[in-house]
Amino acid sequence: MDIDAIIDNVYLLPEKSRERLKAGISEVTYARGHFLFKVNKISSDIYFIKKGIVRAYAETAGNEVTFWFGKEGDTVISMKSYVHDQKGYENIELLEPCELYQMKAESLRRLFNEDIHIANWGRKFAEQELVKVEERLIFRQCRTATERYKELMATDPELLQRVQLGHIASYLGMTQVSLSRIRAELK
Amino acid sequence: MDIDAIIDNVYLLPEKSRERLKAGISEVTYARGHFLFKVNKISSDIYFIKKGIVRAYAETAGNEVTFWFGKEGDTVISMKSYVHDQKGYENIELLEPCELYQMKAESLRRLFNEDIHIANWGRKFAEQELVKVEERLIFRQCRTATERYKELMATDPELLQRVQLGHIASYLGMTQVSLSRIRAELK
DNA sequence: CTGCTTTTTTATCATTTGTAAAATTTTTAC
DNA sequence: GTAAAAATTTTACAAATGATAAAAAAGCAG
Repeated sequence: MDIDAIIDNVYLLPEKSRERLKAGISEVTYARGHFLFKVNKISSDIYFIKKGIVRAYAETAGNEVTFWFGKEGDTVISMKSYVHDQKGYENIELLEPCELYQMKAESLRRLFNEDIHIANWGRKFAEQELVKVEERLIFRQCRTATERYKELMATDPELLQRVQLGHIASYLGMTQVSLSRIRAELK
Repeated sequence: MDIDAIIDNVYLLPEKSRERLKAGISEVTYARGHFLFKVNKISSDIYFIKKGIVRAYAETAGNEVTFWFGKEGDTVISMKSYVHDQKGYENIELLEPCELYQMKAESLRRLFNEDIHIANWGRKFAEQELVKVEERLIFRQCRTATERYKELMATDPELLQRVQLGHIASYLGMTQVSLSRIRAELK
């Protein structure tokens, strides 16, 4: 997915503002297994995924909680770093070799203060992510494990093809054994 | 909590911008039990809580999921209405008589397009909420019911005093019976 | 205070989900 | 192609949580 489409997908920018935003962006490529963010590091850079898929996970008491997947067109940030300039709680790992657009936090901050359209673009981005996470929190609570898996099959079958089931299970809030059990029952 | 403190708590606005924002705000009072938002209605208005406490809940298959509490200093919106101008998924109900600052969605939208400081204030607001919800989603998954209750006791004991336990249980992602059991064990 | 309503607790039982370990399948590296 | 590693499934058992019903406690109106 190309950078113009990604930017405009968040919020339609005037030509001039889009060019200013793009001026701070460079392309990078990393291998599968590379980490864009590591827990407890501060890094407010921002990435847009041109090609590939990544996962964000937190580490807790011996096991990992995958709480987000990003793929073509998605924006990758370490939320707490980006927002509060504090140590992040997430690791973000490439699950496939990826082509990314990279932007330095500083460039973006400067643009937020200089260009009202870009400020509103940043606002829209955060707002849209907020709705997604809130819906996920609610959905998680009012559906059984089986319903959650079925929902994912219906809405994002591609994810099931591209990501290993251990990560999917964690994302759906269950153990890999549970997911395996559910899949066996649905056969 | 007064309106200047609430506004500045999100993001420090220059004097002139704060006055513009405040110009669109009026004070309202509602009784306990009043609904600020009803599910499936579009209402992008925004409220700030001067005094009182409210809860946001979604209705699903016969039972309610409380997913947010707001109290003094907090901002109340129907997220999906506010962001996408679509029907919201939440009911927001006053749990105490409340004094609120109210702002019409239209005034705010106009200001976002006219004043870069207010646009960044709106951005900061969404970003901060985003971090909170994301942390809650992760926390929910990696702690047991007992740990979640203990955490709430430690971080927000006041909430336990002001809100009935049925709502707290739902907020913590368990049934009221479960919460009662946990409380009995901790005695 | 008294009776009524709402909230919280307690008890029992059923179900779901987790843990651990082994078996199987798939992927990777040489 | 084969061996080694990684991922997935299966099994058995244990623990946590949910559903339901009923009792107890707390809150409220007259």
